[in-house]
Amino acid sequence: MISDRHQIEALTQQFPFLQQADSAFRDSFFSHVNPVSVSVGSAICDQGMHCQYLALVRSGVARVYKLGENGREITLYRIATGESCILTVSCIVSGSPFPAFAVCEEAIEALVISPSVVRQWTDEFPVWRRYLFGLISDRLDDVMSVIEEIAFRRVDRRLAAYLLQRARSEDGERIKMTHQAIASDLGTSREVVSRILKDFEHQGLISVSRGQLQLSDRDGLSNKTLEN
Amino acid sequence: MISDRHQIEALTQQFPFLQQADSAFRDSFFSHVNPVSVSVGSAICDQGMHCQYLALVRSGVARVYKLGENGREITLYRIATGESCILTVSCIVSGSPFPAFAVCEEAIEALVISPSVVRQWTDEFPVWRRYLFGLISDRLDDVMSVIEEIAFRRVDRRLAAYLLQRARSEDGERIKMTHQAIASDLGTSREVVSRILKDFEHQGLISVSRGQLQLSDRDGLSNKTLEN
DNA sequence: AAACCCTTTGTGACAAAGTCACATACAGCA
DNA sequence: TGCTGTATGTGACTTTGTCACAAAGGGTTT
Repeated sequence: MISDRHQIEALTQQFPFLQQADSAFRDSFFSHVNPVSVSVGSAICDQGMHCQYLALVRSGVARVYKLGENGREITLYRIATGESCILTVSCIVSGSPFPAFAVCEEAIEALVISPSVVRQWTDEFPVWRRYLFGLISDRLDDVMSVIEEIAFRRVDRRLAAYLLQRARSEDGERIKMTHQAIASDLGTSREVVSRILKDFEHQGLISVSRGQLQLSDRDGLSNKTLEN
Repeated sequence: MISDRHQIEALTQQFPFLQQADSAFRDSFFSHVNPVSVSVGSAICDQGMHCQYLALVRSGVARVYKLGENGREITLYRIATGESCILTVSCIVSGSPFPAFAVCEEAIEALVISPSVVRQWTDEFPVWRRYLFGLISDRLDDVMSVIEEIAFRRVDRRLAAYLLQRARSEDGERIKMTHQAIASDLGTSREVVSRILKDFEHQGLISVSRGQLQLSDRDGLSNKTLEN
């Protein structure tokens, strides 16, 4: 439960659906919601678990991923400010176990809501329903593109696209990740990533050093994205 | 709109959520729903389209699949009696375009509902909401397992599992499909399927002939599912 | 500076999977 | 019987994944 005026003000900024809500929902929201912190690296949800609560992220990042028998991973999507996890929603409304893993990647401040409250809000408040359906639809799109990628696109093209996108969300030039971390996002193995990165380096598109890499030819990488 | 008593009776059998519904919803349901037939092979929805309506399947089968640049396909799930398509639902409630293709595989009799009615029911009737959330959750599980399969499992194992499952849903022994059709379900290429089927035949697990194949050693196939 | 960690990256050989360009084989029908 | 379109077979080659290591890097401790 949250009562501090400034907190309420700030939360209303972060979650636009609160601005469109009537006071009945807003009151219920702030009285049933609890703040939590999650530290980097800690497991948020494991495959097969039943979710204890729904979390709305205020700050930080969580990564939701599948883990294969062979130990390989693939990232399904990330959850950032203002978002929540549709898999959790699906678990809660239907009672099925969580079909993936979630881990905290950057320290998270979130609000947690118990399943029973989620169900109650879903029955009572259209604004909340719209928020949930919006989440579901967005995540579904993410997951669908993951399928398209791994089923049909070549790894080198995916990697090129990944580097461009990732650079944008880091400082624009430099990406601080190990090859293993990149491989885990793309659902392939470390060796494959290393090989392709080395190719890119030989072609003058990037430069690689331990734990990070620099983009030097964005246009070249863009081309890699399309044809070979 | 449907008024025939027998029709109403039959539909209530097919869609369990109607049995739990109050008369307000039942009345609204039967007055807003329209029957349609879809013939084998016709396209139901194409990627990028905006859905015209939500369809509840009374009989027949639809296949929902992704199509890659290279022409390969992968089946996401099939929709059978009593079911509907979550992607359509997601399109309708959030207004985003349909992220896949859907085609009629066995002649379909269905009920169609317009988006505005879907939204209205979602706001008014808990029973309908539960039905929708149930669908979403089921399909999401399907899609998640597809990811797990293509990202991590070897094709021969997946094929073995596929054959066993498929035989169960056909006559138990024989599967009438072309190699190309199987490849499209699994998201691989025809040549790969042909090769592995030939291996299986050499090992005495199946026998292959044009357009169909017979399982002869179920246990052997089961083993293939696990280790190599 | 040297020795010692642990983590990250490199490598070569091989297996599995996907691609391409064909060659055959089969089934139904003219 | 031969024709035709679909279905399957095949070999060569590329890409991707796997395995078992070897070789740095970077930080910490002697």
